Amino acid sequence: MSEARKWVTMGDVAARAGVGTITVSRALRTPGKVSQTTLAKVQKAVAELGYVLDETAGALSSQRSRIVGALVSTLEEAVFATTLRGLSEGLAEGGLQLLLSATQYDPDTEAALIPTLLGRRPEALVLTSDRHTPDARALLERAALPVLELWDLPERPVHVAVGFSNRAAGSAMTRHLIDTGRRRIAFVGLDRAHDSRGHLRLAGYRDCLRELSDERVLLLPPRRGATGPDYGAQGLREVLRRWPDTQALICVSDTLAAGAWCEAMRAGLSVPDRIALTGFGDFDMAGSSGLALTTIRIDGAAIGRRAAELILSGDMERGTRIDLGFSLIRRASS
Amino acid sequence: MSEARKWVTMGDVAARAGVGTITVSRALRTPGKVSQTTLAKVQKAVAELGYVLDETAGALSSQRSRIVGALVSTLEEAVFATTLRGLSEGLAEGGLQLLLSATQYDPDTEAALIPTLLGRRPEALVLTSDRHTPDARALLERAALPVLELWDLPERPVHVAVGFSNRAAGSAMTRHLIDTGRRRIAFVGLDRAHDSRGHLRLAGYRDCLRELSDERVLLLPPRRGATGPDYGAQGLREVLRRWPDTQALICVSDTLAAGAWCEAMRAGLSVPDRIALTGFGDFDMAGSSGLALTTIRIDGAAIGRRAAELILSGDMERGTRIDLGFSLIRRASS
DNA sequence: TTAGATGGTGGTATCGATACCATGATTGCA
DNA sequence: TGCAATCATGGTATCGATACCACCATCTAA
Repeated sequence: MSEARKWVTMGDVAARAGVGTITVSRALRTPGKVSQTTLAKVQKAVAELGYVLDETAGALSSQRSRIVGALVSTLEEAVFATTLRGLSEGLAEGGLQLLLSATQYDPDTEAALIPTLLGRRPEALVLTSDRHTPDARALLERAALPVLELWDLPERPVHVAVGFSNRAAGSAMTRHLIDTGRRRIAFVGLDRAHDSRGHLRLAGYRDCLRELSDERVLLLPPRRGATGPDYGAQGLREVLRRWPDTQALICVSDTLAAGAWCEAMRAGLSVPDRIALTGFGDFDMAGSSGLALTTIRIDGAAIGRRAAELILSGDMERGTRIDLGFSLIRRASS
Repeated sequence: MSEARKWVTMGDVAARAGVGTITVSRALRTPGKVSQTTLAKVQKAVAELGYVLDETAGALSSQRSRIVGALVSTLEEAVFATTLRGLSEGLAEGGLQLLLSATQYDPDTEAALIPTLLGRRPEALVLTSDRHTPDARALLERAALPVLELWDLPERPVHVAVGFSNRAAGSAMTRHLIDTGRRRIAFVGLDRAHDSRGHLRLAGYRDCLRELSDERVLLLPPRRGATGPDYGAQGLREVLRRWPDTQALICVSDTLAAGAWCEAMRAGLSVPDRIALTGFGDFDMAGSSGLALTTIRIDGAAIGRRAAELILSGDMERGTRIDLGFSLIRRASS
């Protein structure tokens, strides 16, 4: 494999079409600036030789990489995938491509990856985390490109942030349960060091719960091999053991809520009469007839698209925070 | 934003460190070939200036992009995400980065994206689809780089394929149901034009079912806004309407199976006594205590890692097909 | 002592495209 | 008809790094 076949160059195309290389460049980049006849000649030569424009050379000479770097926390959660789709589709319209890396929720990994992305001289950098190491933050601030932080709205964004308030979402969910008559409301989440989102939702819960005095928070330590639903099941059991009269359980995510729901079924507890359950994310299964989970929906694709628009338009005021909000979807589980 | 700050160049670093540019290059790429004292000088200058190596220039002069292009069917299915993680982690060890695009399961989109990826002169191209338009295939075959097809094992791979046999998996699941005494077994899937995987699983079902004579296949037409679980619920209802004595339902994916399971609960049908349910993919929730779904597990990360190894080692015999297999996970649903 | 090997360093050409400027051909308008 | 404006095209320098070769200093072995 990897036989030493060489790539065709623009010069080869030019020679074959009987024009200058610069004309080939124009024919491919800005076809309008070339006559119909030469355009046809060039296109013919391109097709015959199977030529593909070399963007590495193009990037160097034009000083435009046509690349946007993206650093997501993980690819294995549907929410980020949706955001990436919105982002990628939006950028494609402007001829920009995505260079992607995943931090696995680790700020040190993020700090190590940022230089590798900057090495490609991207035209913008998109991050889905709001916590950076001091080094990383310094590098981002002195880099000559726009930085967009997605999904959260940090107090002090590097440049621009697009997302929603996890805290407000946690609060809204708690408020919903209070409004529907629940008083003894628990919160279950994961005790992950760098999961600021979960902690913000918890903060929202607390904001709202002050008036009820009695706070019931369970943060489970991560275990190897355990999945979201496992934590949810465990969370429900443990909450009911500690606070048997709990009426509602706010889960930090839908997968936890789904696990809690399964556990409730198994234990013969009726949802929502004995215990109401809520999640976060509105994942695929949340709406399905059996589960019917009350949850918070975020339009991830919209976040991605908005980021793409900002990048393409280029008008980003430093410090801007764009709040795209969320919606509370009430279903049978609450 | 986007103030006309300029990027620091290697020349700037060299000047500050009092060495030649080439020495800076060596200090960063192959630190072993530079003396301790100059290395320290260079590193100091790099840190002071916040210099990040420009890979666009490096790629051009060294004729090595250090990029691998990846074209996945979708980012919104966990299986591909896992593969990408394995791939990306493996490649990172060799200093390679991933340039990612999604085809949304459309061969024409794929054909349009391939040139944009080739434009970056990647060192290899990874695809998760096994169906290409003739143009795309021609472009891939004449391109001067290895092409790896993941997840499926096409009859005639472009270069190398790493994956497993969907057909064998469909067959194994059917066999499992027959071995556990079921005779009236139905299959439910989606009628998506370019979903070769689903069709291969169906083919496996058929292979195995010949001996039982009675084939029960339901392919649902895609509807806008419908999710996997919706199809599963609908599928179960429809199968039992058409063939009321069905004993087992093979769903083309776990999300369908989960929807079918919810529907069974709603309708008061006991699983697996009245009807056995199986899925495909072993997604997060499959193992959770309520659902306990029998399914096929694919080690997506292993596929990605193996692909990365092949790319880094470079030894790829044209036409190789590497079968990493699958495992049937039996749980309470069957 | 000397030829040859080795390690560290720098100069210059080069990668393949595009920016910039220059040129000749064509058109529009008075 | 003549002059300016526009269009189509090409030559050459350039982007920022690395490949290749050359050089010098130091070290090793005969």
